[in-house]
Amino acid sequence: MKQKVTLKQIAKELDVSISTVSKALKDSVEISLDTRQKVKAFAKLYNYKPNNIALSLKNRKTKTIGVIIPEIVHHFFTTVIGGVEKVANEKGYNVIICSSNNSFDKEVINLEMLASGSADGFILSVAKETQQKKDYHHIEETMSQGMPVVLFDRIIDELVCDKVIIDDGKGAQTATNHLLSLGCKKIAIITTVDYISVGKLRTNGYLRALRAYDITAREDYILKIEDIDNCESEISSFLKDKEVDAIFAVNELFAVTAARVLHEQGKKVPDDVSIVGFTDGILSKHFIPSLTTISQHGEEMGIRAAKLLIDKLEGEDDVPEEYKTVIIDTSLIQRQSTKK
Amino acid sequence: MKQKVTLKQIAKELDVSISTVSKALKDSVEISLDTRQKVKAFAKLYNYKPNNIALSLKNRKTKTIGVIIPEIVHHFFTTVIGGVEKVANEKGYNVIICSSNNSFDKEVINLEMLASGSADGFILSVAKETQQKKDYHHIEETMSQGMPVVLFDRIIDELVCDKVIIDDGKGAQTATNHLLSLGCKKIAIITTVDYISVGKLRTNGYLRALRAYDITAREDYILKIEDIDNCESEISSFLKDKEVDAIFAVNELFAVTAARVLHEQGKKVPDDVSIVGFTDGILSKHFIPSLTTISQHGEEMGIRAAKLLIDKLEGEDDVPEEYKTVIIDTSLIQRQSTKK
DNA sequence: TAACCTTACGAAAACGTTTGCGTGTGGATA
DNA sequence: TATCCACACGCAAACGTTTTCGTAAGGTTA
Repeated sequence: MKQKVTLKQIAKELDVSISTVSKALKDSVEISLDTRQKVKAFAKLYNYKPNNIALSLKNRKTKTIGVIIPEIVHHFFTTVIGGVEKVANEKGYNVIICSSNNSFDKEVINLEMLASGSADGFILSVAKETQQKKDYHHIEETMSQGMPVVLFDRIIDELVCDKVIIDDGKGAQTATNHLLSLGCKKIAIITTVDYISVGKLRTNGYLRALRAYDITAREDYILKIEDIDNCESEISSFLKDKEVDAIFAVNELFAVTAARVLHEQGKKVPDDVSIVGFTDGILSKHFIPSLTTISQHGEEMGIRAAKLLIDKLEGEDDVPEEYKTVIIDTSLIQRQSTKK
Repeated sequence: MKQKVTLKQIAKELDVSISTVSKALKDSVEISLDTRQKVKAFAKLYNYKPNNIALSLKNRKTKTIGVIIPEIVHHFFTTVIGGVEKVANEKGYNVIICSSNNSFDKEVINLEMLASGSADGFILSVAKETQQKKDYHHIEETMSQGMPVVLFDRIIDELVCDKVIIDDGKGAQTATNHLLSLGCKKIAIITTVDYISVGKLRTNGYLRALRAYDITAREDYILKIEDIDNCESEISSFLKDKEVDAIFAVNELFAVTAARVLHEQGKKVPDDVSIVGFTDGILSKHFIPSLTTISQHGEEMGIRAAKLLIDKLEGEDDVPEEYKTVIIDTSLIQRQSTKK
């Protein structure tokens, strides 16, 4: 088991100084051609690779981006990561991914861990618990220490930093409008509780769309789900004997669960009830019927977020701080769950 | 913007030496109670956090685990990561995740990057391209430098290291047996090309199960798919006018695509054709009908892999090398896509 | 031959820690 | 008063780099 070879070892072996080796490897003119070649040959032979840790310490930057997301087993977030990785790799950055598991404490721990030397900046979507507690001191602190943060999707309005979001309200409005334009009149919404920012925004979009069509929203057409894992029973009783002709679900799971419930209740999608979901994931694409949905373009979000972050990271320190909020356009993907 | 505070700054501010500060923060008896309290108060005030990079350099270990997977947008792999994170966090390890995107080159780059100081050991599932090329020098090199590697799922038999796998053959056999026990006689398999190790193993399991039932396998009941993204057309023509009464698909995507194709061809699942898939992902659970499938217990795999790795990492250096292969039991999850 | 200039290399500091050991100060002991 | 011993702290090395600056050797010039 040969250990990793260091400059020091090469120097000793070749009977020159460490600095000579370092310079030779960098093709410095300070070093004679002869020595340079000798050193490089030796380094190659022993497969020398500079130690990243030492470089990070010296340069005071790590060339890594920290990504913290609420859930790792989640299609949308992984597509975002895909986008981040794409540009990070192009620009020579490494990506560290941590999941907060929607726990405030774990988010804090992860952020502090990465902030103490492991990453130069962060791309993050906050945990559910954090949105509930409204405690953002860890993020503020990270920023105040000079580490740029880009928030995406589940953002925090109060925080002054770069953000990448979709227009959730507009997306929901588009979805609802689509249903309205198909002639649906009794449109229910299955959404989350209000403290989830994106849920609330989508609910508002739904309401706006109805208003624009002069339809009064009905309280009993709105279902706010707290416990996502047990949504099926809630949706089932919600839909029981209800004469809706369309459902707008703010995420994929709610959409397919609604479809399943309708199926069990003997109703056909889209003939009896049309469904529009949110997020273009695996489920929407492969479900039968495939689901009409609003695509959030996760990869694009990741790309934009990474670009914003790297710009900040590589920008001059003396330019005045300026923060952008990028809004990614959503798009309606029409499939089989809404009738033509 | 207050920069990160270091021992040096605290020392200067308090007019003591760096070592005094360091020791005081560690509650060393060498330092007077008075000084200790003063230092700790100051450190707390300025929110001092030791710099991980410096610690890594000094201790020559990073307390991070590198995970390299073929695809990040993939339910099974993310569940494995979930498991890894679970035990890593318990044991105070950080997790760095990189995806190779199934590219050999990117796998090499990522591994070398992480190996040069960013991680102490690796958990990895090799890229498709790597399996094809059979070039494992990067992994061998990493191990020869003293960094432990745990392979999972898509492993490499030739490599001597810890491994965590499922018994793909046995799982496939179980799946096929289930179909046979339901009375199915004409069982097709939709699988991958042979160089994907798990695909081949599952195909073999299917063949074994048939043999045990004295059923001769038919070439025209075996579909090997090369281009996963366009599997629908292949499956469609494969199933066209074929009188099968059951399908065993080696992954979720093939299973639901088969279901979709059958649906379009006017056949009912499970009444006309039963389907068993492999991997218990989102799709299987929520599809209508929900899919009977073989669960790989991804999280459990991640847990075991992480434990193996951390054992190696924290074990004595002088114990003789000994490598384990953990085989996770698969289980059959019966749902609606196979008739009772 | 003295002064100077290249050439080719080495010494050392710096990044932020930890830790073994050396040492000055003061009080207690003889 | 001389000796000794805790006590409380500082020094310096080490981890692996990069880079600035210093310098010895040898050659060139006047």
